[in-house]
Amino acid sequence: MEYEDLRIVDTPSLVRDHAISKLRNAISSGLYPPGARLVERELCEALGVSRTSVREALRQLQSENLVEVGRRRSINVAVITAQDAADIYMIREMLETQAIRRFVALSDDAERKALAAVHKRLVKALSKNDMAQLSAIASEFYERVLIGAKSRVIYEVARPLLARVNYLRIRSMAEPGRLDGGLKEWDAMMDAVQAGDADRAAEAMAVHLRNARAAIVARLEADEKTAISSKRKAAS
Amino acid sequence: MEYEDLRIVDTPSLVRDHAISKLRNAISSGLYPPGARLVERELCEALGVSRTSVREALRQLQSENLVEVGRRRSINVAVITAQDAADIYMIREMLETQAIRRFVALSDDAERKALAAVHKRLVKALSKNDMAQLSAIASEFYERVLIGAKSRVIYEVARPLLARVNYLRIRSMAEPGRLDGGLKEWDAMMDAVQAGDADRAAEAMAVHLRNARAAIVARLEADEKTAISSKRKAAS
DNA sequence: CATCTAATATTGTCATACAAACTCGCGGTC
DNA sequence: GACCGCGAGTTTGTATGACAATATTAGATG
Repeated sequence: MEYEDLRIVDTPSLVRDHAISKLRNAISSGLYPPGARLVERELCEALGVSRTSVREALRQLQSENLVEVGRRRSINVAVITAQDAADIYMIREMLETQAIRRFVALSDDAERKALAAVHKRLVKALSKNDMAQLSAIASEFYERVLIGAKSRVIYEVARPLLARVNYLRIRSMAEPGRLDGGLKEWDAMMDAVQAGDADRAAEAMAVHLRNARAAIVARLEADEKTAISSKRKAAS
Repeated sequence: MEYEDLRIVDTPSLVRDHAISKLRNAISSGLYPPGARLVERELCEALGVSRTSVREALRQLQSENLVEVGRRRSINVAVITAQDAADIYMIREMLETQAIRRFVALSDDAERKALAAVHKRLVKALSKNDMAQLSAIASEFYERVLIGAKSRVIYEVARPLLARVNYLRIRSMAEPGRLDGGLKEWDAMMDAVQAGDADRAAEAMAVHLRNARAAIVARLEADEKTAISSKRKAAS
């Protein structure tokens, strides 16, 4: 019998990982907004790490589709179109309904309790109207569902999608009425999970993601429309 | 009006990309079998590139889940368990039935013709029993479907899954009877696509992937069983 | 033959260097 | 005054060398 579980750390302190999570946060929070150019030297300075590490971090973010390469090889924060968002949410619906089914079937007591705790924090934070905070907690909720589903593959596929919509969620939750709607949807999900009703949980997740999708897509389409008209104005 | 379409190349010649595709091939073909340790210096030598490039390539393969980090930070070719394969195929079924629906709805004439050509090559190669070749053509078939679906997101999510099962497919197609079954399934898919029947195409894709999944999972479970018993023998 | 130790290998990170491609502004030309 | 081209400065891609921290292996030793 081995004691791997008791190991305190398995050497997680990589400069690269630190850089990746810093950059991810910066993108999620909108510090580097969609389309912003990321210059390696500037990132080195901002993060206090070498170009080697920055470049490896960028490679990672690139394959997570959080950044994309421009025509002249510049690295830019990925721009998510309304079409992209619609597809992302469609796929999330497929994956996360499946995930929450498995969560209901496979999660242990600690995981269910942890999920309930996150839900509680979510409800609490809802009253404060702090979108960034709320979005972070929502992320944690989704992620816990994915983890409790106990499928490496589902986690690996779905997780990057969560990261990609983090930034969008902050603004979409500000859509009028979306907050209260979201609350009810989360309550329904949590309720079904605690009742051990996989069908109902999956349906609640599906409804939730469809509504979220509608809000985000609406928001993005509105943004794109104004962007086009302002571009027209600039061109005239 | 611009002529971007006429541009011959947009500077694709990156050493890194070359290294990535070389490594991907080496893994798909089984030259580096699952679990094999990849040592940076050896890869530098084998590929004739610097450690910088090898490391960036490895980062990329890592986030595609083609390689994974061992406990002591070694990089190993990812081992795909029967459970992993089952999940991958479940997700592929979700994504690729959707993709082929969109292909039917959105593809242009050239894309349909190209798909038919791949299908023809597939049929031709089937008689030769060259599994590696066959698997490569099958990959191309799936990829063309993904491309014709005209969804950046679907492509980005589904493509890495294809790469992950490449190696497995070569062996699973050698399962007795799988080849002929696969042929009929592909015929059905192609037929439905050319008839413009999205429902039938999606169903054919679903059937195909479910059968492929069964073959691969069966194969992996058998392998895992023998691996366990041989491990037992080694330990005794 | 088991075990501890010293030599070796491997990875993570940094600093530099340099070529190629690109940007931008300057000055010259018509 | 408009336009063109040239050159300085940027930025990225790649290579090289260095070094600390670990991990692994081989050897020495009991």
